[in-house]
Amino acid sequence: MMQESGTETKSNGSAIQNGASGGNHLLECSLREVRSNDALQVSYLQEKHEVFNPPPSPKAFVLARQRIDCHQKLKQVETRSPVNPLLYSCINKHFNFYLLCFFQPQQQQVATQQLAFQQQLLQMQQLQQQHLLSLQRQGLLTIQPGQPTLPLQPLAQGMIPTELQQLWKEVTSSHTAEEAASNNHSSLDLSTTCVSSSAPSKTSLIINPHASTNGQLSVHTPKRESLSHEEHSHSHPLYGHGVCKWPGCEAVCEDFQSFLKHLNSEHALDDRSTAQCRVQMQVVQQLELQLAKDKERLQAMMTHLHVKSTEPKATPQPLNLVSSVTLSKTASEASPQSLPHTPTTPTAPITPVTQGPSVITTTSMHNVGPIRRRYSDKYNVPISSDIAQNQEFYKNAEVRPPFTYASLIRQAILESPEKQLTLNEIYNWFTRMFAYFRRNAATWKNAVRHNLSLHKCFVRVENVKGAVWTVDELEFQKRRPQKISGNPSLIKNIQTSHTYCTPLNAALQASMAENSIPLYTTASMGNPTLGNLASAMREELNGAMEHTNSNGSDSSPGRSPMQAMHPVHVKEEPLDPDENEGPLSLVTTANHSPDFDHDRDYEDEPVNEDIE
DNA sequence: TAATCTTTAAACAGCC
DNA sequence: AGGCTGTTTAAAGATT
Repeated sequence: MMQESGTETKSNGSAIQNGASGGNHLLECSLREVRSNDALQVSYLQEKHEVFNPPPSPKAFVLARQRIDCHQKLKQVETRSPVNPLLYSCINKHFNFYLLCFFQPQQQQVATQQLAFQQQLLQMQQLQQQHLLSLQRQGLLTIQPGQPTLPLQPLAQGMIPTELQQLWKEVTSSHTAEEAASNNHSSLDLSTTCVSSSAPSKTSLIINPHASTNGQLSVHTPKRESLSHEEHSHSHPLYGHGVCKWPGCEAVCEDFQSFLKHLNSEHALDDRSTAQCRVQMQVVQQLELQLAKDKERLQAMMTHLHVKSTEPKATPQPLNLVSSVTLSKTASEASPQSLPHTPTTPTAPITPVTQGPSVITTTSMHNVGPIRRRYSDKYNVPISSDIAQNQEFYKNAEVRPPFTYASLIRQAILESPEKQLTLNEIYNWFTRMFAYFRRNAATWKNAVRHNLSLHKCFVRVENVKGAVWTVDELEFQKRRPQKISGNPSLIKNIQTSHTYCTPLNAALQASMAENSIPLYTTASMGNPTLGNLASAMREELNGAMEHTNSNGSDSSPGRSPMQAMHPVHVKEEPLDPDENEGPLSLVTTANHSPDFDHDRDYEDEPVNEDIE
């Protein structure tokens, strides 16, 4: 959406070559605001420029410079987010206000034309943003980290236009042109003031660094002035770093004494100060409103998660991904509807959208449930898909993978080129793939050995160098029925969840943009981002869907990457040996010793184990 | 509630 | 002797 302003200016050079009058400065500045390459818009602007061609005047020039400064500051903001239409609206209203205050009628005409021009620009930008917003909501456009975000929040939760209009009616009605003409404040910083009255929070904080650093959200009161200088010099909210912090002032005051003089003389109790106070009050009000909303949202989230995750045991460290069964399920259920809206009913159940997608959610990062719970068995989550998609996460975060030792061992073996690993190589795979297994080695290594010996599906093969372990896929499949393939309701649920994923992704991102949550990268955090989580959720569900729908297709994308990479070693076998059906079953044949150890008595072992 | 599965811990044996 | 590998048993918790 956003284009470099330099190229815009260059491309429109012919349109602004008429000189350096104030009007042309304005136009050039305005042209820069157009963030589209649309030739129609360019020609439109050129046409407008020729129509206007306003005569220069000193005051108009001053005004123009102010607006240019204002726009330049806006551009700094736009590097993070596109121009907020509300902001422009606010600027224009300020513009009207100061027009009335400081300029004669014939001078106002010039600026009024510029205002109309600004409004045209504003309309175009609003259309652009609406279009982008529409695309985003349809899932056709995804905002990437580092990409400027749409200014959804200021529009949605900031001061609504009617409120602003009412406010500025009050403000402007208290001023007459005569009063303003006698008031020598033409150097007032429009940018600071106008932003202060626009949508609160980050926008105003960015544009007015003084206000942000000092928390300038207070109003001037005579009572404060009566305090001692000592108190003031350290704490007066309107004075800091030798500068008057009155919104839009920034006058340099060498000491606190001169600041007080300045305060009494320049910001005395008059209509202008009163109006600015009202604006500031609105800002504070909006910020408080926003804070209250976010607090409520946070409370609802915490309440929701607490209720859903009240398990008898909770281990804070290390994180246990198996607990994400419950948590990710609840999060997934809540997300599609609760995220875009204020969660007034956080615990209201929604259609179960997942059957255990391997989604690592933020809830699972902060809420740890019971130690041992696996979803690979009952939810038929493809382990290879999960590991592949959350590989970075598993490698960096000490979370227990939600799969049994048997499944992990099998995965390790199947990932190897020869489909066989020594015990030590299995160990290495565990530690390489999972940060969780880089501690308590004695425990889990013992478990690995125990599983290798216990499960019939793991076959020890004597090698020249020693012994290696292979997987008897047939035995492995025996251990677990393919419940999902024959369960229409299960498939339906997954499909339902799949449809939620796109809006969920958008909702997550919108939520992040809305709350100014920075997009941490996996590399920097070692944990997946919310966006990645949403993406992972979608991919996981895609994988589940593909897996569900594949049912034996050799080219099924639901197959594990490893399986896809080694078609020679993989052949399709009936899922259930007893029924000679079940196309999901895959049997490895590479380097498989024919002498399976069938001595171990597992024949009566119930059929229940992880597969893909 | 019972059966089953998984994990954890531990003992033990064989080998290097 | 000590470490590694492999087997087996038992108990507890989780799951079905």
